[in-house]
Amino acid sequence: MGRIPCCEKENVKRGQWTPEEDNKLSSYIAQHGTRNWRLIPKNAGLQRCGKSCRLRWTNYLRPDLKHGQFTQAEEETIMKLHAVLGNRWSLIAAQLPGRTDNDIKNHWNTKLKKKLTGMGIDPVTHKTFSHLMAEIATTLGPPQVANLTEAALGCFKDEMLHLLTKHRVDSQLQQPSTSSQANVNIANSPYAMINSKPDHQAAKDGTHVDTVEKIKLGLSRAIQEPSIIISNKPCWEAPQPPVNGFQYAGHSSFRSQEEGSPWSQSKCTRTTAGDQMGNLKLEDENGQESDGGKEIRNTSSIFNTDCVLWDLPSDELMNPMI
DNA sequence: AAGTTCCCCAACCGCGTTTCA
DNA sequence: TTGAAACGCGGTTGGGGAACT
Repeated sequence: MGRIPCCEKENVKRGQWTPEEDNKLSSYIAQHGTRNWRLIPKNAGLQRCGKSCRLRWTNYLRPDLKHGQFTQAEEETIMKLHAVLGNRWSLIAAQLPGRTDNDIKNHWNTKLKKKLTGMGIDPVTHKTFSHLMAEIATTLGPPQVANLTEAALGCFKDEMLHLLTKHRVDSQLQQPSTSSQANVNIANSPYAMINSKPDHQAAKDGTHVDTVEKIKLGLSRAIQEPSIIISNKPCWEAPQPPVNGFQYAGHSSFRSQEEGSPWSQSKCTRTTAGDQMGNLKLEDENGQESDGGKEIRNTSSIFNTDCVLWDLPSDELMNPMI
């Protein structure tokens, strides 16, 4: 009963693919297509697992793939989609022609997360760190609030020290704060001090300790004085100049606090293999699936609702290729 | 120039769902 | 109907090159 195994594990080659292997796989698929991954390595004369062949094809060999650097427009799209979809890379990739989920995941983990952190924005929630501090503080009783600064510092200090010692923050952040920057609270946030001293100099002269103390102080202020959080919307809700080369567009799915985050009000839940179809389930606050419990069978339907989730033109979000 | 550390990304791993004998 | 394998996804790892000391 059941299927036969996809490959004999002992005779399977692993690791980097050679150009010859790539040629064999590409030419075989060009002739026969990708119908059965279990048979492809055997028929193509490859000592590879079918799964390995599939990954190599989808992530590297497919002729419609882009291999160059991500454009600023692509990065902005990734950030906007990530704010709504989270780490659902296949869904995000479906909106970026020629990019794979692996590509986007790697780019997010190596570049975009750091850029956001450097801007004082939590890459998970896409809100400013100080806003998060204030939100947490409002949910805790006074004794707990007293300990929050230390806890928060523990969470963020590694990342901050990394930025302080390794990365120069973009000069746009270093310029004197403008009124619009005040809206996003970057200038007021403890992370604004990233720019107070050249990173390498700070690392050399041992001012880390002083900097950590300043971060502590800034976090304390954010907690004790939530009023300094001018907007309780995520950073891109308020108008702002480009920061580090990015400019978030308005984002109407994230509304004010009383409306809650998109995850509490309209949660996207994974349907695993259904994801290949771009499926999402929308749930209300009671965990009930909206839309009569029907799955949305295509990502595009998400973007075609009357409720505009973001202000990208809908045609930019459609990728018929994938 | 040599050694060390950091960073990127291709490839692998493990899990949940779907397929099919 | 059953259960093993295929499939597809997100998370993680490690090799190799770049940057730094």
